[in-house]
Amino acid sequence: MTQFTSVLEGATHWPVSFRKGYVIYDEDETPKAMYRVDRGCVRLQVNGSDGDRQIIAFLFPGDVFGFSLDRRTTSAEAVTDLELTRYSLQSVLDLSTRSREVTVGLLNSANALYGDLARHVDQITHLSAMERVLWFLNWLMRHQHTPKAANTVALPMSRRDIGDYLGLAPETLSRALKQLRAKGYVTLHGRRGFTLKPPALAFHVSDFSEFSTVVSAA
Amino acid sequence: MTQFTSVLEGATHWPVSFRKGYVIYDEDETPKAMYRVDRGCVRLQVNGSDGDRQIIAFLFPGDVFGFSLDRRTTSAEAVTDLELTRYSLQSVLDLSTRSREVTVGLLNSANALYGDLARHVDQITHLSAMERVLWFLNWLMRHQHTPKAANTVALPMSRRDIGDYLGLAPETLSRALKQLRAKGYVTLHGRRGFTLKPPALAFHVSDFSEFSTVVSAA
DNA sequence: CGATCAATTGAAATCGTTCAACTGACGTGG
DNA sequence: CCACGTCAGTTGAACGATTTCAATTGATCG
Repeated sequence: MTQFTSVLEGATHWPVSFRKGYVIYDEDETPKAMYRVDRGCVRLQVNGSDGDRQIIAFLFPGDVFGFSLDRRTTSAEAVTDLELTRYSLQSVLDLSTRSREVTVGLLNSANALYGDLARHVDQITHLSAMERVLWFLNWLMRHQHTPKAANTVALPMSRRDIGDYLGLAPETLSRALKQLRAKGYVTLHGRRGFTLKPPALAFHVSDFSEFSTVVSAA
Repeated sequence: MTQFTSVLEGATHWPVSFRKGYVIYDEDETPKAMYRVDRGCVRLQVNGSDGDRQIIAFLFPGDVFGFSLDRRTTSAEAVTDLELTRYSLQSVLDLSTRSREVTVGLLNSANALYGDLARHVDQITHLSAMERVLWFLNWLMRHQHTPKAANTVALPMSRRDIGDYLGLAPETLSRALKQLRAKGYVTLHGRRGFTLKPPALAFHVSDFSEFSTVVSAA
């Protein structure tokens, strides 16, 4: 991914900034550009007609997104104030005809996103509320590129955002967090930061069946 | 998308057959080929360690899948006996350096599949069991390329497969079908066929009625 | 035509949602 | 710099949908 970004320097690009809540692009639009996150957090989402929302992915500095040619299939919004690099899609395509590296990079990125989303579906349907939250916090910790202290991570998105990502009502998320706090798995710092404790760090989806047993027993 | 398949004729390819249940490729394998479905039905899935399974997509004749360069992120299995066309990944990549059409086709396929999966997540988290089943049956009807009679469609996959696709227990699926039958929305023909009645045909969730032609790359 | 296993049905339990009320974190203005 | 107001977030209680476990049916295949 990082290599890929450096290869993209050959394409036309320039920096852009957006404020929290800004809609970078919407579903069904015709794409003209793709982006790399330089600072802040972006969410990709599908919007239901009735206000329901499914967040598909959270993106952080270094992540590249929006490389669709035909039509946007998701929308992208600014979770926080943003600094992005905007690449002209046309120039990236031109570049890819000359550089196999770019083509391979684009396809690998697409495939990686697909794999992540496939696993996301799996988690949502097979894990309990608390397991999903723990999975999310672990994932977030590994992806945050600006750790404050050991295992302490910023939580840039709202509870509603997290709920819409995990397929949980905000109330359920709140209760799950409460239990995790009570168990000593996590410490919250205000509303926008947390620390994962050792037992939570040991979390792997595979050996997680034991976890739920432990919790229900206690 | 059909154009895309014809462009692929320039790559090295040959026909292959698999029997029901065959694992075409598994997660984490290094990809060597991609495929087009000529006859039968394929499922893409993520396998949990404990036997849990999430089916990501069902593929039918005309659909292209298995396009990843780095590592498989899902596995592919034969729902029915299959006839596929197998394309050497190497030759497709070579072709793409000479033909922008191939590159664009691959990227569009990947993007279409991503959009489909994004909507799939949305459906699973926001629709009730009965809505999901109705959505699935409608989708299936539009994708089956071998209609027997008006609105009558083959149901090539097992109940368990459908459940694993929709995120429902087989029992829940069974009960949902029972209700749909009672309401006169659907008629089942044995275990492997069904007819959608007018009220079910009217079922329409605004934001995913559009993508009837799905070409897949994973 | 019978055996077998997928599919269905029933009943009870579980988990998450919903609706409603409350709390407190955070930003704003004095 | 502190007090205040606001709204995100939390808590409580009842409800409801889906799951789970167990038993039965019946479609399909040899």
